[in-house]
Amino acid sequence: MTHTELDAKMRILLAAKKLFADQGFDGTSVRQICDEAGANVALVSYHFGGKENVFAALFDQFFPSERIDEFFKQQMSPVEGVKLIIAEVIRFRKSDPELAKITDQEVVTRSPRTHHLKRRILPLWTKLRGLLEEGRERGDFRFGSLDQGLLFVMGSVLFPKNVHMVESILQEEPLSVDAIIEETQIFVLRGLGMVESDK
Amino acid sequence: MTHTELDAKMRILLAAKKLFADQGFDGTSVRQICDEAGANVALVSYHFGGKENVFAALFDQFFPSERIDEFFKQQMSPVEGVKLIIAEVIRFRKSDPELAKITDQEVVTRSPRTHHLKRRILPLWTKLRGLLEEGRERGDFRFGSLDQGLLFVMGSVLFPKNVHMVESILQEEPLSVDAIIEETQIFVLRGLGMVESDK
DNA sequence: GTCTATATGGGGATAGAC
DNA sequence: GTCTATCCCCATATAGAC
Repeated sequence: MTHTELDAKMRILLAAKKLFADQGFDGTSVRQICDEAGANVALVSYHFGGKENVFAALFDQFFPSERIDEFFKQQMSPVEGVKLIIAEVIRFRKSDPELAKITDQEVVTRSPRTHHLKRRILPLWTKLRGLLEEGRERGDFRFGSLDQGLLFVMGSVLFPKNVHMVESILQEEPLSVDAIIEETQIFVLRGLGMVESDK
Repeated sequence: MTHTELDAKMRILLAAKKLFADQGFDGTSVRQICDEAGANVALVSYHFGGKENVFAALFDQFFPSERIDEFFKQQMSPVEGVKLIIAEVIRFRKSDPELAKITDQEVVTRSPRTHHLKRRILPLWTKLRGLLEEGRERGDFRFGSLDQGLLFVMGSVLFPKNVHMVESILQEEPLSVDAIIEETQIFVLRGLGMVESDK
């Protein structure tokens, strides 16, 4: 982790991450990727074995699977858990906006690549569903449909704001990550009908 | 509107809507579109002048611009307005899930086609922003950042549920449209910190 | 590991017959 | 309005030299 020049393999990964985020997988050619990376076209085949595998390697490299694993080891109350998931997801999306965008794209397009994402992210959303259920049973929350509640939380956390179309509506100075997390926690917990005891 | 066979132009439009929704614009070829439409490849050029223009024509044909125009003629209080926008948007997305998906894709991918969408939809979100602002001034709502509040409402309404990746987490029987609208209104108004007087 | 050169297919688009 | 046949370009991928 010195100032050494990155090798071609990593440069290709970084270029692919950037371009996939901007233009989508299908909208990006390996030629573009290699231009951006300052690498030769043939190196995609050599290092990864094709464009599809570059996509897979992206998630191997940059998706925070260990962090999710650690999260699952913890014990927590529903309210704590919901707040923690909100904070962690927002923090990750802020730390790697490109991977977040790629993820968002895969959610709305049925692609032969979805499983890379599903495998890694579904456990977290399933956990969230469990927390909501438990929280409602314990009387912490009061909302109607569990599925619908889950969707609201996901929507509040995942709705993309660093995309051009959304940015063009916003007018205020961007908040700090911590401020965004806090506002999201407040909105979500209120929305779920949390009985006001801690907040 | 009889049982007359649709002409090739319309068949192409419908096929394109379906395929763009499933696979994205770049992931769909005009050959695929014409196969699906039972039409000849050359007809895309003849009727539209290219694939890009098929996309534009899709919004000319199916986007409910008149309905939005009518909405703008009405006078309404912030709470009423927010509830109405929630209801209208959810109703439209349910009535044309394919166009909704295409819209969602355009939001997360910077494409040379975004302006078709922006031109039509931004006025509505700007109006919503105004309603939130007015509502907060009047004391109907209490929330922090206006931009952030706007994003929460948009996320709650727009988060896609009829996509495979999201569906695989859900477990309950789907709600009726009216039930979804009601739950969304409750979640959003609670989240915005509405002072409980009408609801 | 990295390059050049090339193979092979599919992409969008159109000329011109019907 | 609709078809066939064709053009040309750009896509991914690889063989083989360095």
